[in-house]
Amino acid sequence: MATTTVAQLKDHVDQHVTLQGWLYNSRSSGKLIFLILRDGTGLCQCVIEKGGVPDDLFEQLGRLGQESAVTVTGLCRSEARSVGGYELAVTDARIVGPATDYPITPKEHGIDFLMKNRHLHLRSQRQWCIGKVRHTVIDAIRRFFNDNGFVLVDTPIFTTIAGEGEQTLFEVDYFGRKLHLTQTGQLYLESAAMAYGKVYCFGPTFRAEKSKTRRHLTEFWMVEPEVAYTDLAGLLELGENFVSYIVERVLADNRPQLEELGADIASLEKIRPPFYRLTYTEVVDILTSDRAAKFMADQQVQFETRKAEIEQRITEIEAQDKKGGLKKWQQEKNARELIELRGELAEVDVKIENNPKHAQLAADFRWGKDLGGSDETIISMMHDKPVFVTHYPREAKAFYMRTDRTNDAVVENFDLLAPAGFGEIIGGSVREDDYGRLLGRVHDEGYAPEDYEWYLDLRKYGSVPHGGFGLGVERTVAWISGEKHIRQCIAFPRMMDKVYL
RNA sequence: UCCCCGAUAGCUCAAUCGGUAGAGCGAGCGGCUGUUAACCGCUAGGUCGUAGGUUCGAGUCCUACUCGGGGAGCCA
Repeated sequence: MATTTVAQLKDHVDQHVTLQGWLYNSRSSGKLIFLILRDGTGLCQCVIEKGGVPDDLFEQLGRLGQESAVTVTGLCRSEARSVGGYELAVTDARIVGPATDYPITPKEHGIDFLMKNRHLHLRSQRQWCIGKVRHTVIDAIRRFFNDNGFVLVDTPIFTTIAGEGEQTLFEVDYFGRKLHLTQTGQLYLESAAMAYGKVYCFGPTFRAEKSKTRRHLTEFWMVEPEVAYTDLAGLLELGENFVSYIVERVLADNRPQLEELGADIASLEKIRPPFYRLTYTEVVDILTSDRAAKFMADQQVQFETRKAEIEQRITEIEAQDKKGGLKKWQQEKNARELIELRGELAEVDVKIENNPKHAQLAADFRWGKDLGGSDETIISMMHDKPVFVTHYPREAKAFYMRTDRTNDAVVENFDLLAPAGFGEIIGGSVREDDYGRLLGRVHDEGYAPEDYEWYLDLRKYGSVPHGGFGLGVERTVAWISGEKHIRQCIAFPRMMDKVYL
């Protein structure tokens, strides 16, 4: 008997096959049992008719607990009513590892409960889909660089120097010496770029920032390309081609998962070069403009309208329930809708509360400050494609960024803002290639030049214009899959004050 | 570090003005030959986060604490 996977069933129609998996859900109807089997490649409905298998097996399968490990043998047939389009008419089954009282039921659960059960939650459909998307994103990242002449260079995780800002690093005791966990491979990568021309590093990175938001993890995966002989325009082009390629690959490889996740496929299909290009100064003008004020006010009206709609619907349902005479399934449906509505109401309330604050922050924005998360969200919401923001004030940015030779006040850097409010997924810059200017910046920041001796060396021995950027994997996955929180986009997330497993 | 919200059954949530703690799911038992988070009937399941306070009476009001969620700053 051929053992196969759910994903390969399409090649085994009208054949007897064996599937090895776990019980995702089951329904029974007297003389008929439906088992939804999950095998890591997909879901398949397995039908057991009374008489089709020995009576004692029928009995056992009928009371099999959720997530029991089971192998099932039967005739594979095409079946439109079945999830995935195929089903198995079962002739035999073996219970490999029975399970009872599986904690994650096929109903709603709170995030805390799911995080405490992360080791099991990975089996759930939504997590599974996100994991598949993540896999493709990472594969596309490697493929893109490998196919475009980049050489992989693995940079150290224990590091001696800080890329940007020293207080946000995790300190580790390294045989009595203080080192940090890396927050970027960039400085190392610059030296490698002078050896290979085009390089990239890809690995976990660590930030000790005390950020408790849906966009932050303390440990996340970042890919960083670094290119010799390039300029800002070249980097922007690389960035938009790179991001477009990732999206294209996910659309090609994971359409069913995107659909299951409720991702905005239509807007993903629009992700093609060129992306929007705005300078920081233009962004400041937009933020402080009447247009932005109106945009925020319009948004607030939309939120208020939605709130009113939700409240009205809640009132309707409550009145219905009070009136009575409802069938049990109707009551249950109402209860479910109420829970959903109340959840959405809470979310809208937060938006309504935050909107004026964010509008105020934007309106009061003064040239020279770094853009805040809410400012980026506003800009990103005002555009239907990713937006590059370039030329930030020098004072607000890291010492290694190249000063714009036509305007001393700004540097040749860029952020890429994903659409629909997902915010920054790329940060990058052209690096300062002039020895004197770089040394000056090291002094300005109060850093010890001897700590940066090797980095300065790169400007002594054949310095060339060069630059690169970092792309956050979890943020990219969250944006593409339409998942609100990036903690769902890595198997075992590390957050500021919470490590579950 | 600061601001906002929350904690009630294993899970998700109700409980009107401060007046006897409820529903669905899950679990157990029974029924049903095409179910789609199946459906129908029955059963079990509670120290209302912790400690104080106000009150004839507190899940509900007040204070502190603990834990969780969201946001600001910072950032991928």
